[in-house]
Amino acid sequence: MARYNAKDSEKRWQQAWDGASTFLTPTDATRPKCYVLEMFPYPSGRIHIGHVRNYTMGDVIARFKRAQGFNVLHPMGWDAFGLPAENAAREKGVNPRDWTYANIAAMRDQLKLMGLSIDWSREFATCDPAYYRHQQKLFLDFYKEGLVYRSEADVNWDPVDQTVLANEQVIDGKGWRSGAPVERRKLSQWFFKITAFSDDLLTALDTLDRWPEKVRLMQKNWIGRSEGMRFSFALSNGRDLEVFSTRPDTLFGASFVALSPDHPLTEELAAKDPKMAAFVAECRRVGTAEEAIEKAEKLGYDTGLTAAHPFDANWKLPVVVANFVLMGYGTGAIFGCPAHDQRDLEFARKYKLAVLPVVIPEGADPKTFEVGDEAYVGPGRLANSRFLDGMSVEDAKDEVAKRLEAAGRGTRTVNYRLRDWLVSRQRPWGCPIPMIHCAKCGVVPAKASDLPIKLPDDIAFNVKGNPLAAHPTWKHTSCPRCGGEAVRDTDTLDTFVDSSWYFARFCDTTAADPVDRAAVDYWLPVDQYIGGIEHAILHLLYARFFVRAMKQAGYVKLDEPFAGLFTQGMVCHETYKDKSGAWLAPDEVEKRDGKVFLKGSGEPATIGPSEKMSKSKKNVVAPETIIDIFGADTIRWFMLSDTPPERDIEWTDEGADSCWKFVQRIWRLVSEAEGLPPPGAAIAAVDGAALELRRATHRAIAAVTEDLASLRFNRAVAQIYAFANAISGADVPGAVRREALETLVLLIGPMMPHLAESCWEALGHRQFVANTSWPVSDAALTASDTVTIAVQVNGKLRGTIEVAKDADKAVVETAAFALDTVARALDGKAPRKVIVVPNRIVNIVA
RNA sequence: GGCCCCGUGGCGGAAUUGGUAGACGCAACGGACUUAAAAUCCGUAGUUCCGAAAGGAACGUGCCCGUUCGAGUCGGGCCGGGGCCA
Repeated sequence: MARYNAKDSEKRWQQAWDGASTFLTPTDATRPKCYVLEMFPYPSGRIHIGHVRNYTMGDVIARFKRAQGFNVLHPMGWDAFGLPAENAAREKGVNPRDWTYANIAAMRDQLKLMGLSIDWSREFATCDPAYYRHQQKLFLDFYKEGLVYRSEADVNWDPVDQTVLANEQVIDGKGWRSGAPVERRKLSQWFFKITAFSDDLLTALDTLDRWPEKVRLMQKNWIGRSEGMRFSFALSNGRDLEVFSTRPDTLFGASFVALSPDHPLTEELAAKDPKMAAFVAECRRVGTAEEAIEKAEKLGYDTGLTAAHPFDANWKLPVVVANFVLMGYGTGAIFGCPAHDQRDLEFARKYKLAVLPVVIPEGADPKTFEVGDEAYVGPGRLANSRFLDGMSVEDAKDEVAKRLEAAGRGTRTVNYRLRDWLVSRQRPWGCPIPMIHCAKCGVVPAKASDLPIKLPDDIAFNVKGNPLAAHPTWKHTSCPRCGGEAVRDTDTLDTFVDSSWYFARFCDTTAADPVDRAAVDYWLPVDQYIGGIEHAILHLLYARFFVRAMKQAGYVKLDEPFAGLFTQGMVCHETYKDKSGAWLAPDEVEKRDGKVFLKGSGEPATIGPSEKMSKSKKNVVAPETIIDIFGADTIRWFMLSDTPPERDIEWTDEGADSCWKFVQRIWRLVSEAEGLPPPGAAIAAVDGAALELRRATHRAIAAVTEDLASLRFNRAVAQIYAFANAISGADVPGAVRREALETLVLLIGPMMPHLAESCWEALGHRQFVANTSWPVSDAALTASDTVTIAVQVNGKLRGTIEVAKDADKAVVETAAFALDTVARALDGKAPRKVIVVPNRIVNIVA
């Protein structure tokens, strides 16, 4: 029999599935539904191996669920707006749309080579006006619902290129193209009011029991709920200053009051004090990243004002501007208690302010307890705090809150770290924001009937500033309210918006509204979502927000978009360098005796650690090359083998070879089988080797089914290897062999679909494996009537016994004591105790 | 610094959730087939020690301690690696 020709076979089956519309989404009302979705790709131009791993897993689940009788929705699309297209446009002079669609076409071809069970009729790109028109409608609806507002916010401004930069375009505080120092500028921008759902986004995490614990924890930390108080200090200039604190209990340890450099009061004071203005400017140079602010030296500027302690009008605290106080958190002003907050402590030490401990840990003496370089943030009893002395931290918080509330100086509040989502981007390749600026009427929403507001086809990229704003005609329009001259908002939406609801659009890509109500009611939530951990926070949080906003706007009735989430690991590869330290690609080196050499020249090279495949380190393997050599089934099998799916997997040539060998082995096993009865032949009662093979068959069904259902692909693969070994080793012909081979083929079906079809055909079937039901194991065959029981003496294994399943305790004990090894281990001593765990183990304690 | 996750053969990893540690795969070694190689097939294999061999013994899941008849699995404390938040 000829070797399996993956190339011919895969092409043939892909065409056959296509021709029969096999993977169009079925809507058989008698079946349950299953929505399987992988995070859709950015059309960079080529599929990388991380995509292959992601889509292989999704495809296995989709095919498995199909075979189990579900209506499966398994779509694919393109997250198609974004910076790379703009860069290509600027550098190569191409139209970003043309560039993007050419990439999509190339990547679609590559994906199709993988033989994925995708319903391609539902494909769309987020840069299609047919998609983003609905996104514009959602924006208008959210606006109506009060979930969209306009506010001033800082942006990174490149003074040379006269353009707003994305955070990732700021490198070491400088514009990535111009190299000019980036400035912070205030612009009026659009926000989504995600904080309206802070509490719900947090508490609903508990309902997501099919999400990784890690992701839920990350989201929880990101939302960052903390309970505290807002209260005010009376300032020496006659005004009140409101601060936020999570530690009102430490109020008697206060040494200073600090304002954010961005606080309105700071700005007011700086207007009259050039030195303060200079200090504020210095603070802003650090950038907006919290981490940078945290690591920077704590600096302050004395305003000359004082603040009266809320519980002692004669106690005056200095008011300073401090670089570590964030405007976005709380009120942008704090009171500093150095003994119990690390940042306050560093600040106090620098400026020689008092450090008075007011919370004393259990067992320490309030008279002698001191704080050194580390603030004390643990529990304890209050001291040096007048009426709070002796209280626990919790009681003291309560007491302070009660008194401040009674005095009308403060309120208890819950504060969240989560901020509203700034969605305006001053970028030309994105979804236009459907708002219009009229000199008379102000900011006016576009009419729904005018959607989509399409991007112009002729965007000039080599201009200063935002190309959309610079376009000669695009922004000019008439006011939807008064009909007078007006201009469009020239900002576009953050591309995270595009990916926040695409899963809902897939339910019906032809709907006249953003979503079809019946379709989303049926298909959502996504039953299994798969993607990288890098989206653990933003993308998933934004999608969760969108579902809530869409629910409020009346589009959906569900609470959460993704019932099941799986985050897969990365694909890694060894790294190589030549003697000058330059990176070498895997195909530039050859291995001999565990050492690597430059291919051709024989010059030695060094092997570095295995790292995530990346262009910069050149440790990449092109999926299309692997598919060309071995076929898609081999690369799919590799992606599922050995390593648990959530962990990083290492690509090795040896591993790929062994997968290829297994493809051939299965083909041989099936195609060389002789004397099989025709399909559907009945199996007579059997015993001996034939019965053993039947048992192996049904145990394999049970094990693989369970492993696939719980996404333990590596275990399913191991089970299949073991089963293939059992078939090879069994000299059993006839109907029992047919049953075993057919089972093997059906079990590999979701993982190696092309090979499975070829084998199925070779076994005489006319129907696709893709249309064949998943096998069901026979419980009578998975259970065996004898069991092997381990026998221990004093916890150490001394032998095993073979007894009938559920055998009598006495029978088991007798068999255990009959073992020579047991007698030897006992060495004449009488057993004190015998523990018998049915069907498992006997432990004799002597 | 806080919180979380992970440490098992030469390697990737299994282990019925407290019950025979090392399944399955890679690499390795021995053999068969072959003029030879590739491919394929059969076999060996945690470590150390005893034995000519059959076989046997001790040790063994990062380290220490504990709970238990029994611990890779549970608890406490270290060490190392990674992640998130600071």
